[in-house]
Amino acid sequence: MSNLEAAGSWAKKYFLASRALMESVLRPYDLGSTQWYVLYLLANEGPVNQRNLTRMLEIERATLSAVVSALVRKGLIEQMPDLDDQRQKVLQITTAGRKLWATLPDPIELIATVAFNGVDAEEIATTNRILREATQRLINHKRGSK
Amino acid sequence: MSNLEAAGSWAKKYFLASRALMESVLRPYDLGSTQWYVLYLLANEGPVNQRNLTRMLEIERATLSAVVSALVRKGLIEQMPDLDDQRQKVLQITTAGRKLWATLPDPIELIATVAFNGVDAEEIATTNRILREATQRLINHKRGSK
DNA sequence: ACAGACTAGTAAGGTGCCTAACAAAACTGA
DNA sequence: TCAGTTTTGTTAGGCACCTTACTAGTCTGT
Repeated sequence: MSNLEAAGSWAKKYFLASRALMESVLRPYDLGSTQWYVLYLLANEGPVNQRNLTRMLEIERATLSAVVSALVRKGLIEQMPDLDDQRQKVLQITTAGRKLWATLPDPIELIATVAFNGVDAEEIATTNRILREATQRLINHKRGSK
Repeated sequence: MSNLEAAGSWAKKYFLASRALMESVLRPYDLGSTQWYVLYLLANEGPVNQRNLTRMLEIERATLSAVVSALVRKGLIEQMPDLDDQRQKVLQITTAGRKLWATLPDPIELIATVAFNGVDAEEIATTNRILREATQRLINHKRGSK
């Protein structure tokens, strides 16, 4: 096994391929993959602080800020000040956003079907566990070297 | 298992964590992860056409074009016209590039060690196979729907 | 020979991810 | 109380990926 494979290059290829499929599904709706997740969460969980969204999505504040401004520009979500803590902003899906959401296909469902339908459940579980543990070790290493 | 996990969200997390570690290693040298791969290939394989590089790296022409121009800007590689085919450009590592390369750590080695050292080899093999097969199904799906 | 198809690289514009630096608000402790 | 710290969101700049559209060579078939 090459070092490259040892380092998990298939995780990268899988990720890129799944993101490509997701984006091809969402392109007609002029939405990116993370924009879809934000809409998903706002449609199903109701208004959320940006701060909490960064935790749900596990991305940086600055990254979310850009995603949010794209969605606001498209008129799909609204940003409102939080009256209790004026630093924070509450995000809410707009009527236009909810209307669009109702017409969207579920790209996650599609990816799960295309990529893993009929695959041995135990092997999928092993794959998820190995990747989860490897990720944890990478994160611990980062913490330790700080 | 949630749909999200079914869709391979751990592949994404693993990829992002490994890229983050790679970039933190390379940051002191002002290099990105794909820039490192290009230097690696040019240092070990000698001069290469950009066209062939896109195949080795499995990225788009336009993507490579940006990576190459960053490396040229930093003076680490050179772009020379191919005399046989004037559309093509041949990439070559410069003296400065070779000098820098000699001082670089191997981030792939580090990632393989941190993420997978001591992990059951068979389970790693299963993970690679499952991801490879899933990736292939995603690519086939894309081809089929074109 | 030459029109039309193909290919290599670039440019422009979009997404998503990051870090670093900043302003404003909120919190904390002496 | 009020200076110092922490938190939230934005901005700026960088990387890596994509698609679409373009130019300039090269190749093909008649």
